[in-house]
Amino acid sequence: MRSLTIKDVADKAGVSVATASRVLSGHPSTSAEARTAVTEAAQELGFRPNAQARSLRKTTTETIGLVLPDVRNPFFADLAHAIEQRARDFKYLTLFGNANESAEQQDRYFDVMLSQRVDGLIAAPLGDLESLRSILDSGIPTVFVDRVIADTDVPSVTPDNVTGVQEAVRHLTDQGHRRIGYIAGPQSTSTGRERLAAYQDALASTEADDDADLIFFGDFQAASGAAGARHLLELAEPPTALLAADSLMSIGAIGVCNERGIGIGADLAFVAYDDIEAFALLNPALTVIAHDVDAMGRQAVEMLTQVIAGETPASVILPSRLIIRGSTPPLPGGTAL
Amino acid sequence: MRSLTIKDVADKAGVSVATASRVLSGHPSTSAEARTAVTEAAQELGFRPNAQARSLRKTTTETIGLVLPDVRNPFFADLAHAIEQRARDFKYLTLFGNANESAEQQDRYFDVMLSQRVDGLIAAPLGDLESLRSILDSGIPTVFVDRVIADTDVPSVTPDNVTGVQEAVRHLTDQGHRRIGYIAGPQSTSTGRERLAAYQDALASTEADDDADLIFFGDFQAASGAAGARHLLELAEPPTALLAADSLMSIGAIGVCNERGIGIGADLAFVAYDDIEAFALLNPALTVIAHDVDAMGRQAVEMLTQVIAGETPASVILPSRLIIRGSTPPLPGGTAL
DNA sequence: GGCCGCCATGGAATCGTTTCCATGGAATCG
DNA sequence: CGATTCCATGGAAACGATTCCATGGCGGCC
Repeated sequence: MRSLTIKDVADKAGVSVATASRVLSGHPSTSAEARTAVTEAAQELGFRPNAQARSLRKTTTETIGLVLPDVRNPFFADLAHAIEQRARDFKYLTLFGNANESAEQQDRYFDVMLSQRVDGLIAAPLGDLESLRSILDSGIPTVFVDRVIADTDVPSVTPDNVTGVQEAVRHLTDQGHRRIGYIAGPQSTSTGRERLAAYQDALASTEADDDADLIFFGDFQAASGAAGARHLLELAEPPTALLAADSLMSIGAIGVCNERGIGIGADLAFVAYDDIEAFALLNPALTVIAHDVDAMGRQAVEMLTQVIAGETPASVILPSRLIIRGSTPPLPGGTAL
Repeated sequence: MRSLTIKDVADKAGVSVATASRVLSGHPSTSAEARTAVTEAAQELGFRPNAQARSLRKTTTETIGLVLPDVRNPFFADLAHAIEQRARDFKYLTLFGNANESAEQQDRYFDVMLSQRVDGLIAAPLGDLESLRSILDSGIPTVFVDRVIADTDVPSVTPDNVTGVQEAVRHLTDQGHRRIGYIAGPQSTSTGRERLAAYQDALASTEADDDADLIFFGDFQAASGAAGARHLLELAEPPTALLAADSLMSIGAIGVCNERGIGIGADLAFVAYDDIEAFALLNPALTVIAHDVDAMGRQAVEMLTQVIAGETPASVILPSRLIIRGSTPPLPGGTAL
C-alpha cells in the first residue's frame, strides 16, 4: 500500500502539485475552482499530508516538547495538563516525555526531541549544567519549569520554595513542636536544595532543634518517603512533626504511619508539599504547602512562545502558601507559647 | 544560524555524504579510518541528525503515539508510565497525548500523530466507530487499551469489567447492604457500559434493591463523582453503600461525604474502582476493585509490536479483583445473614 | 598471472512537501 | 489603446537524510 501523496491529490483534481499544495496550506493566490477541486479530491482520497516532508521544508513543526520527571506524581500530571491545554491555544501540540527521575532517560528524550526538531522545549530538568550543555548549545528555545539548573540564563517559572516552607515551620513551632523532621528531596534538583535550605533557615530563627539527623534525604518517590518516615520515627528522640518535600514522599510516609498505628494529627503532625486532591480527603485532612500549578503551566507556555519569537522574558517566581488543615493541631502536651 | 547537516560532518571528516551517513547509521561496509574520522567530526560539531529527513527516506519514525483520556487520572498516569517503559525496551519513543475526555481533542491528536507518521498507536478511545473511521482506514497499526470501540477488529487489552464488580456487589450484600448506590461512568465508553451492566446483573441475582434511581451517571471526572454522591445521599431512601466506576469520581464522592460529616465505613460503605496509592492511606482504607496496570501497559506494547510486524494478536482481558479493606465493614444494624 | 568477487566509496536519485521563479492572461490605469 | 500591475499557475529547486548503482582497488584462487 504505497502511501498517498499530494501528487495523487493534484492528479485527481487536475492541477499541478504546486497548486494543490497552495490550496491545502491556505495560500491566498488560488482560484475558487482550484480550491474546490483540490479540497474535494483530498477529502475523497482521505489525504493526510506527511508532516515529515512538510517540516523538512518549512523549518517548523508546530510541536513543543515537554520533559517532566514523573507522570505519576500528581503535581507533574497536573502541570502537564496545564501546559498542554495552554499550548493548544497557540496551536502547538505537546509531545510529552516522562524522564522517570532518571538523567539518562531525560537526556534520551531531549536528544530525540531535538532530532524531531520540536519548536521549543519545556522541562523540569535534573542533573547539572554539563549534561545539559548539548541542549543549551543547540540553541533550541527552552523554558525551565518548577526546577532550574544553576548558572544558565534559561528563563524559568518556579515556585517560591522559601515562603511556604517558612510558614510551615513557623506554624509547627507555633503549635508547640520542637522536633520537626524533614524528608528532603534529592539535592541534585533545585527544588530539593531550596526547600531544604528554607527549612534549615526557618529552623535557625526559632528555638526548635536543628539536629542534622532530623533530616532524611529522599528522592521524590514514594518508597523514599516511607524509608524516611521509618528512619525518623526510630530516632532515639523522634520528631513530633514531619514535613515532606513532595507529594509522593508524603504518601509513602503516611503509609508507614498507618502501618504502625501512628495517628496523623493525633500522634504526629504532618505537612505535605503540593495540594493533591486526595490529601484533602484524608481524615484528618492534610496541611499542605500549595502552589498554583495551572498558573505555572500557563506561564511556562507563554514564556516559551516569547522565546520562540526571539524575546528574552524574565524568569518568574510564583507564590506558595500554607493551607492549614487538620493534620497539624496544637501539640497536646506541648510547651504552649 | 543555518542548521548543521550531515554534509558539514562529511566535509570536516573529508569523506562523502554517503560515507558519513553509513558510518552514522552503523552500516557495516565502512573502513576504520572513515569511522573514526566521521565519528570525531560529528562529535566535535555536535551533529544531531534531522529526524524528519531521516524518516522521510526510511518510512519508520521509531515513535509510537499514545492517546489517553486523562493524565490526571492516576490510573491513566500509571498506564502511561507502564507503556512508556515497555516501549523503551523496543526502542520506541512514546509521544503522549492527553485527550482530556474530549472526542475533539482526541481526534486532533490522532490526526497529528498520523501526520507525524508514528509507527503505531495505542489508545483508550472514546466516541464511536464513525468518528474513528479515518484512523482505522489509515491502516496504521493500532491497539486499544482499557477501552474499546464496538464492531472493530482492533486488538485490545482490557480489564475484566465484570468479575470485580460482581465480587464487590456480592461482598456488599454479604455485609448486609440492600441499597447499593452506583456512580456510573459515561455510557459512551466501553468501560462505563460494561461496569454498569455488571452492577445491574450482579444486583439481579441478589435480594438487594435494583431501583433505577440508585444509579447516577457521571463522566469519570471528580466533579461528577461529587454530584453523584450528593444526588444519591439525598434520595428519600438513600443507599447504605456506594460503588464508583473510577478513581476520580471516588475522590469527588468521598470529598462530599467528608464535607457532610458522613463517615466512610461507619455511616456509608464505599468501594472505589482502581487501586490508587492514596486510597490505601485513607482512614479507614478503601475497599477497591483493582487491576494490574503494569501488565496492561506491557501487554499493549507487546501487542502493538506484533501488529507492526504484521501479525494479528488476539485481544486479551486481564483479571480484576476485589481488595477488601476497612471501608466496607458489616452493616451495623443490617440484616445479617 | 589473470580473473573473479568483495568491499569501501562517491555521485545521484529518492522520500513528500513547500516555495522560488517564470509565464501568460486578465485587469487596471492613465 | 498600450503599458503596467496583479494573480493564478506549473516546473523545478530545495529541505536533509538514506540508499541504489557504478567504480576502482585489493586479495584470493585456480
